[in-house]
Amino acid sequence: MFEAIWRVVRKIPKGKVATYGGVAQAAGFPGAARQVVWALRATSGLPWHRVLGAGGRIRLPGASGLEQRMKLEFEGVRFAGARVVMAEHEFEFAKSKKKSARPSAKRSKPRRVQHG
DNA sequence: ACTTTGACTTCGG
DNA sequence: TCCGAAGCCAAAG
Repeated sequence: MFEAIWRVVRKIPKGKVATYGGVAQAAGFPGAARQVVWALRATSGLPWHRVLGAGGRIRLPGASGLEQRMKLEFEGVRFAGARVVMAEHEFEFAKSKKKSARPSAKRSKPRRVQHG
């Protein structure tokens, strides 16, 4: 799985960003955004700063978050308030013909059971 | 097999 | 924007 994550994260060009969920999907693990985190934490040498949360929000706490933002701004990424301008910087992963790491059709289950 | 760990995601309020 | 709750996944112990 690491390998898939590296491959995906490493191909994010400078000045572009992606979401955890996006990386997960591009890596072949749709819905496994958390595993992207787990992978990023466990690895080094990746452009981790180009990975954001949904809506272009920085989910890193503390100094790491500030560092991430600085790096992105340094690369030319613009921010709208506390979020990245996804409309301009959201990186679209190329469609790969490689086999998925997991069997699909597992995402059709009904979810979102609201508590309200 | 089970529990814990996570920088997630999405909804309503 | 912030919060709580539930859902989701995969690895490590």
